[in-house]
Amino acid sequence: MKNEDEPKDKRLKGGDVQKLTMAEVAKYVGVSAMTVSRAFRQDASVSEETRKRIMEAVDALGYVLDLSAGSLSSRRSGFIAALVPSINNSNFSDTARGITDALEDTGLQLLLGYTDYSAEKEEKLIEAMLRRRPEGIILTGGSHTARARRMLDKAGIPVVETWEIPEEPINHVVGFSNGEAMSLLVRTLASQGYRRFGYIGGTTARDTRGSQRRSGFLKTVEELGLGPGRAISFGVPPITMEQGGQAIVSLLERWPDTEVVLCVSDLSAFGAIMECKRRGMSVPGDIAIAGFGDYEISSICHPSITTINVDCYGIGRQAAARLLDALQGSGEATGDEITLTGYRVVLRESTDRGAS
Amino acid sequence: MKNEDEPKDKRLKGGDVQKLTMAEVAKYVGVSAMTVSRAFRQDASVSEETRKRIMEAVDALGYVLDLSAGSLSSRRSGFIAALVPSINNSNFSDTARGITDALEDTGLQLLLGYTDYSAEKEEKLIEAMLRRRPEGIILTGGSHTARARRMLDKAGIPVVETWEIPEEPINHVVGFSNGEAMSLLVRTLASQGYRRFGYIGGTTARDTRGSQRRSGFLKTVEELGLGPGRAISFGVPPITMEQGGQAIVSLLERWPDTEVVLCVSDLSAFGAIMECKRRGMSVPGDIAIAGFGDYEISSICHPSITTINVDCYGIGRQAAARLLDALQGSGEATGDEITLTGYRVVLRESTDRGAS
DNA sequence: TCTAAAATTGTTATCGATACCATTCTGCCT
DNA sequence: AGGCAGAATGGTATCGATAACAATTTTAGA
Repeated sequence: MKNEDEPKDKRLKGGDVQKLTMAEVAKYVGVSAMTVSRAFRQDASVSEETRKRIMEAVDALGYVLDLSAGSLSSRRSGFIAALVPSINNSNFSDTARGITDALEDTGLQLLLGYTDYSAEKEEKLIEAMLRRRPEGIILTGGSHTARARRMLDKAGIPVVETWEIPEEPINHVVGFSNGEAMSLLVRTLASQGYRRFGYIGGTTARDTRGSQRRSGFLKTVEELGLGPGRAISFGVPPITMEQGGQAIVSLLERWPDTEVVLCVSDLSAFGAIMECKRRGMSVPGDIAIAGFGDYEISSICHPSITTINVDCYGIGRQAAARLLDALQGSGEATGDEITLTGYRVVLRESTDRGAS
Repeated sequence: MKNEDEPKDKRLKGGDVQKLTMAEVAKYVGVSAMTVSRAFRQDASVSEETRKRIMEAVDALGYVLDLSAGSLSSRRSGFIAALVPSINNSNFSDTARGITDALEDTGLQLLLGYTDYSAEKEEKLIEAMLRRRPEGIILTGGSHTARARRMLDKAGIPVVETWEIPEEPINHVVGFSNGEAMSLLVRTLASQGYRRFGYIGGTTARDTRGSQRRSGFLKTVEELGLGPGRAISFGVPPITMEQGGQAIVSLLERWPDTEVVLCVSDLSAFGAIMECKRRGMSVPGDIAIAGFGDYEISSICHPSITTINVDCYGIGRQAAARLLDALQGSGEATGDEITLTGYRVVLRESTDRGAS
């Protein structure tokens, strides 16, 4: 509405204006637009010879298909939406990568959004995504605002929740129990003789996976009769390496005789270990530390870090696969399903009782 | 074409089918569709009272705007495309985050793609993106296939190349000279007395930033009269922590008296340091090691790692800002510009001559 | 050789919102 | 009172491809 003096031909460089339409390609070749449209699809019945001529013309003219027009009439957007808490966290970027890979050659494109661990931001993003009419949507976690659930329900598209097992799944689930995984780690370390357990995590309000890990920890320590767990919260998720370092300091101030500290993620565990070393404490000699997530760093650093390996990439691949299933066999699909993904304890130097 | 028995009402849950259109909302409220459309936009002239009634109806009915229809008629897709080599690399995910943040509240949405450091994959992605008719596109690096350049040129949208200074920019550039940055690091360390320099990077064919860093290294070592640089290549980019460790082993086998090793990234530097420690070598006592990129890990780990800090997030923000400029002031824009982003040497323990 | 079936191509209507222009309605100034 | 600017709203054409169906050509079988 403003500053509209020049015609409509606003551009930057010298190339031809992007005004080519399918109809013009069709005229150039001497066929109908419909035939050009068909030539762009695999399954469509177009003679090889015609397709070849059309594709040559497309090349010569520099035509690029316009999917926004196509998706309107075909009622298929070609989008899959996925929301992750943070893309700077390699666990989630691995999941995003898994989704992308699974979508390759399906003609579906990934629309990625970051929620910053906030349900409100997730709600806004879900709406923004739905405006693009995605054919399916992948979410992280099972905690959503009421309006978000309503919108998803109305959208009538398959939904996959990942990375945890929601109490009330919307539709499909691909994930694992963060609480049980943490519990397994506690039990494993307890069986090695550790008794006085500490825990480091972020403030729990936003990060549901984090709070599940925390309560898995507390519950298990209790069950094993190892007194009340010594848990402290430090910083808003995602808790950084630096915060991990600060956290262990306050934990040890409060409970100096702690034997082993479990952290909500490898990143905070790494920060904690480095801080200990800086203060002249030996890990695992003076204190043992474990993480969660099996980030690359944990197998490389010294001491290497005991952790829970989670199949981040697989979660992405399988979530996308569930979505594709749902889109294809929409008829006979058994409906909502829970796909459990594996995890395993990886024991490394940072909790090695025999080490110095 | 296949398995199409049921009507058209295929869905999963009980909610209403997503068949609501703007016209139905309009009818419900008793206005025209056009008025509903206007109510969804900020600037449009609709009386507050009408807008309120419309929004209530939208809420009640659960209507979600359909942008794919809108973008067709308005000829504005609302998309910005961005291609990064890898999303698992925190440097690039920081850039992606910068773009996302800069786009907030502009009504523009980010379409993200991963090229895997491959120009061919980039070409395919560019085409896939252009099919969505983005209003602008952000690329990493200045190395593109001929066809990619042609497509971009034809598209008639602003293009921003980032993270380096291409010899022949397409349009806008937001980045820095990787060669000069590495050169600065070499000179800084040389001024501290280091003489025998080694270099670790990936094979150069694909990673243009990596090869610029490498040649910046070689050139500067030469200029300083410090003999031929000792550079080795190890693995395809992005080179991992583990490969960094393997690389330094072969480097030291070949040139045992190397005093300081610069790495193409902090990740490989970290891997190299850890491998040295495992082998009983002291860093920086026996050998000094530096990285590039100032990843979080480098300030936390022990020893902390000397590196080049790059404003990854700022690159994203500024790239998006350039794009927004170009989209708004399309008239008076001075056209192609190069925005230099800063970098600086961060000296840390891993190259500290005084340390043990 | 002829006919039915299959493959190929064309025609027209349509997807759902928005641009553009027309119309109606206020309120205010001379 | 007349007139007119500006706000609010409506009507219609259109964006560019594709679904659905029709028409045509080719192929294959008897």
